[in-house]
Amino acid sequence: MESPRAPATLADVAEQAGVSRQTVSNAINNPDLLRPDTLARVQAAIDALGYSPNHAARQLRTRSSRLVGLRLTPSQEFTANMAMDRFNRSLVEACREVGYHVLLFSGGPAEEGQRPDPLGGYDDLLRSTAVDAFVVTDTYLGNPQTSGLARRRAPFVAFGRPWDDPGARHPWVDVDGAAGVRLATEHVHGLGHRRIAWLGWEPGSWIGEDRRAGWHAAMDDLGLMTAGLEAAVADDVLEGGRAAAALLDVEEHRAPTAFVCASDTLAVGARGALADRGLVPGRDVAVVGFDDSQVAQVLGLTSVRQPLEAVAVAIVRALTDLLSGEPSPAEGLLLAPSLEVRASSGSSDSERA
Amino acid sequence: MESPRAPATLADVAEQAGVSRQTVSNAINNPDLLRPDTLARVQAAIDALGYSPNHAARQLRTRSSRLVGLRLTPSQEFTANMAMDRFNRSLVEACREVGYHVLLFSGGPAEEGQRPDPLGGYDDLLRSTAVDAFVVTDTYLGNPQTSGLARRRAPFVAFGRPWDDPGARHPWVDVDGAAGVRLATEHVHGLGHRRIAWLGWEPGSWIGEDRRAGWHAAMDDLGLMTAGLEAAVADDVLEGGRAAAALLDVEEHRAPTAFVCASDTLAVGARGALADRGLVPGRDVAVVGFDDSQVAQVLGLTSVRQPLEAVAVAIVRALTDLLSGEPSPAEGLLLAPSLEVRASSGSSDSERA
DNA sequence: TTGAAAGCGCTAACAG
DNA sequence: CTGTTAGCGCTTTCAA
Repeated sequence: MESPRAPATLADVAEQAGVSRQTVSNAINNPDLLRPDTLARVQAAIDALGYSPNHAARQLRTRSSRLVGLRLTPSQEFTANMAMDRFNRSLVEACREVGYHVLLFSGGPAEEGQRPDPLGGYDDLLRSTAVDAFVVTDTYLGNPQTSGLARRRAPFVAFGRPWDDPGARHPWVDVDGAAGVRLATEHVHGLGHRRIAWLGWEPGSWIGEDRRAGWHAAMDDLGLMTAGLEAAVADDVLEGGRAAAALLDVEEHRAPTAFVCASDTLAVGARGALADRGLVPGRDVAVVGFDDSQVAQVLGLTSVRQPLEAVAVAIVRALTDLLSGEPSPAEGLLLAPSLEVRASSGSSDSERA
Repeated sequence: MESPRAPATLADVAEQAGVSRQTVSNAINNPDLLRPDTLARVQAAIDALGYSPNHAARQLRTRSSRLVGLRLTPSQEFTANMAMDRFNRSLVEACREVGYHVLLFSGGPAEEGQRPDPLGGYDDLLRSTAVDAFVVTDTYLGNPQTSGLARRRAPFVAFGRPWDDPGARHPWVDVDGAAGVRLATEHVHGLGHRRIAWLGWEPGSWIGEDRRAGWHAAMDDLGLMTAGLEAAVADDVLEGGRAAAALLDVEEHRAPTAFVCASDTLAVGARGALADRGLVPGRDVAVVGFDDSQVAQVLGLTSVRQPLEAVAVAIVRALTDLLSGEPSPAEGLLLAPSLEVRASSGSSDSERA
């Protein structure tokens, strides 16, 4: 159990077990090639010496690092940050199960004034063969780096659809935001709400448009009006509050009785606007957020939750397919989110019209 | 700019530049050994071929992976999670600046019923020489793994004091929680508050005791009474709310006018208790949280903020010292947090007694 | 200042 | 089924 200064090598194990180095290598990589008794002897020597194959040597020989690169994006919105943390954990765990590790890197500081290099950090890792593949997550504003990576023939899987490039042929996994918002909309509809407002982001983000589309489609399918029930603002509590206030401050029979929001941040703003008017979320007016962030959990806010554990597993599967040269069965995979129902959308006891 | 299927090697560069392989190696690792014109020629070849040294080969030769291992803990409390995300980002960035990358790993699933192996995941990485060192972060409940790592002579730096082992001789960096709470206490005192309550965790956590001690010492120094102004509960909104309510529901001249809390979660609970009584945080009663989490930022909650960027930088410095064999200048380093003042502790216009 | 030789620890390919 | 040979790409001697 003592730990030697210099870790044991294959040769040490071979000597200890009285076999050749190659046999030890086989014992590890192709155990079925060995006779059971030889295997047992080698195993015993491995255990006795506490041997683990030297990572660098193996990598050099097999040209595989069993490392997946993941770039940490500088820092997104509050809510997205929290989601990324959950995703990272899931990814590490999913990778572990197939014998991979996650290598974190950053794109370096964004140069003053200019946009950060979309490929910053990727290139070096690629050329030094430090990682086998990448997981690309920051596709929320289009995919500047996926095309670059594809051009370099770098193996990668994206978390996020190639919104701006339907012809992209790389594997990806994404969460169906529209379906999530539809879930939220139908949920409050089931509670009796009919004037269901959408509190969304300013146009221009793919994700934002997708989520809004989910609301709009759900409203259509439910035969509900959407006119005058919509706001688009920056992802900010104050802005969200103001927008919600503006929607509320109309004749009472036209005011929304439910808010479905593009983010938990906006939902918090809506909550505030309600409180200012003496309305109680969940009793008087329903509020639903998006991302099931810490705020949602702490404030009892109903929220759409992305299945990030499943996303990570799917990404790792796509990654292993990719690296084993298999023809990827599906180009892209869209996963459905779920709804975490909390007090902010408590069941209503009376129908509303 | 085209990327070749097989990355360029040292030999390719040497041929292109018309020098020996060794000269190219020197150009990269000891540029001052070369004549300027040779260096320039080699540099040009490197750029032309887009060469980066093969990571595995270099690692095999130099016995250094330039990788730092960081174990992702299963999942802590809400608030700590968010902090860890910020720390991870900072660590990745600090590592990048000294040419290191961060390798994420997990301890594996905790076996049903039994506590997770404190050294889970560490051993393999160590013996396979996959990482040069570790950053150990989950020291919040004592340091089960630091002693094990020390015994194995694994280089590591801890984020967190060796609470339970004053004789530990490994380098560490920590945030002075007591000083943070003192800051908070003095802040509300400066606002005119005199009956300042502590809403803390149940005894048993080192960090919790430390934070509480900060409140107690500050109160003593300010000549304020602490009797009947203290509660200890689990880190949970409901529990925090109940405890705050109990503290508030006494004769008015004995009720606290300020709450200093061990976490943002508890602070949210306190806020709720205030709202139930028609009291407005920041106007009637001050509330201060801890960790400057998303909730604090979104709700306008004054909170103690840990200097995680500085922690990461200090850890990386300690790490490089350690790996370069320098005698670590200081065994441990304690960093002071700051206070993010927000609406929940707005300045009071009238003195309170 | 530059070049030649050796070898880090491992596994792929073949021979026995 | 086991052993031998060769070499992945790099850096560390040591010579020129």
